[in-house]
Amino acid sequence: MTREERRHQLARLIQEEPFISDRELAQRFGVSVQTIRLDRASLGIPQLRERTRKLARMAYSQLRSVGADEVVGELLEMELGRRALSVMETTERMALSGSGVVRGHHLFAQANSLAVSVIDASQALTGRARLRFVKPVRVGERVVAVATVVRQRQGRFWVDVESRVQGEPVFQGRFLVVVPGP
Amino acid sequence: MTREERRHQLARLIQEEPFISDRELAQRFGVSVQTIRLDRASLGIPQLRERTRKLARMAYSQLRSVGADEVVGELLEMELGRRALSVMETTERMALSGSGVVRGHHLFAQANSLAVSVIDASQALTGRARLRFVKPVRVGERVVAVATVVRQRQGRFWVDVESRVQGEPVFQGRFLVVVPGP
DNA sequence: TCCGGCCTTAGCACCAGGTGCTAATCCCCG
DNA sequence: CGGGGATTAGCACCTGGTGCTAAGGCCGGA
Repeated sequence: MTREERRHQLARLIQEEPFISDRELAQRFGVSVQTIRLDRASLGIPQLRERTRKLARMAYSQLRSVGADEVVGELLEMELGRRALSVMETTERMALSGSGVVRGHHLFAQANSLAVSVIDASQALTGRARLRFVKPVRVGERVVAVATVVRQRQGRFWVDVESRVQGEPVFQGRFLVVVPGP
Repeated sequence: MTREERRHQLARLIQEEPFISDRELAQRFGVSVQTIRLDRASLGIPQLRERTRKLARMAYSQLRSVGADEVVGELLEMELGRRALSVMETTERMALSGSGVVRGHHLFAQANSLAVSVIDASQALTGRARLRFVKPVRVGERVVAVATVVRQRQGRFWVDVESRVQGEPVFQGRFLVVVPGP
C-alpha cells in the first residue's frame, strides 16, 4: 500500500469511526503510531479528543436548540413587521441519501420560520402557503432567505419569502401568517 | 455555603455546562480541585472526558440515524404511484418554545416526504405546493398523513396530502412533484 | 557502487485532565 | 482542650496526545 492509499483510507476510516485512537489506527494499518500522527497532521485531521469534543458540542447545541432555534438557519437581519433575512448552511443530512439534493422541507422550514418570526407577535402561526421550488439546492450551498411582509389586515399577514443560492432564486413562497385572537 | 449546598449546585452546574473541568469548577466555588474531585466522586459524576464522550456518542448515533428517514414520520401504508400513509409523533422539540404548538414546517416535512415517496421514481422533487394549516397541532398528538396521487402527466404528479389528528383535519396540501429527465 | 531523498520509526520531554493514595491541616463542637 | 469531619496538599500514574531530534530503510540516478 502506498502512502497516498493509506492516507485516503485513513481519512475514510476516521470519518466512519471517529472514536478511534492513533494506537488503534496504527495497528489496523500495520504502521507505527508516529506514522499515523504524520498522516493526520498532513491531512489536517484533529486528534481523537478534539473530534470527540466537536461531536459532543453538536449534540449539546442540538439539545440546547430544542426551542432555541426559533429561526431555522441563522438570522442576519430583522426589521420586525417588515423584513427579515436568514442564511442556512446545507448539509448531507438534509439531502435524500446519496442524491446531494436538499429536500424541500428544509427550504420550507427556513422560509416558514422566517416568515413567522418577522411578524411582531409571540403567537403567530402559518395559516396557508403557496410554494415554488424553483431550482434544486445542492448539499453545501448556502441558502439566503428574505422575508417581506407585503400586506396585513387585523391579525392576518401576507409574507413573501424568496430564497437564493449565490443570487439565484431557488425557492419562492407566499405565506399567510395569522395571529389568533384580538 | 455548606458542603451539601455546594454539591447540589455542582451537580446543577455540570448539568448545564458539561464542558467544564475540575479546575474551573474549583475556581467557581472557591475550593480546591481535590474537593471538587471528592464531590464528583460522591455524586457519581464522571470526569469531563467521560461526559464529553457520552454527548459525542449521542450526536454520532443521531447523525447515523438521520438520512435514514427518507420519510419523516413512520410509513404505514404504501401503494406506489397511488396512495401512501404515514404517522408522526410530535415532540417538544417540534414546538415553538413553550407554546406547545407544533411548528408548521414539521407538518410540511411529513406531508412533503410522503408526497415525494409515493411517486415511483428515485429522483422525484417537489416543484410547487399549496398548503393550508387548518388547525394547530399540539405537542404529543399523533399526526396521520394520507397522500393521494390525483393526476399525473409525463413526469409531473399532483399529490394531495391530508393530515389528521384523531380524525380531525389539521393540514391539507397539494404538491406538484416532478421527476426530471426525459 | 555510493549518495541523496523520501518515508518511516524511535525516543524523549511535555501537556491536559484526570485517578488513587497518603498525609497534613482547618475548624467547629462538646 | 481534644476529637472528628471537611478540606487541602503532594505524589505517582494514566491516556492520548504534541513537538522535536535523530536514526534507519529503501529506491533511483549518476
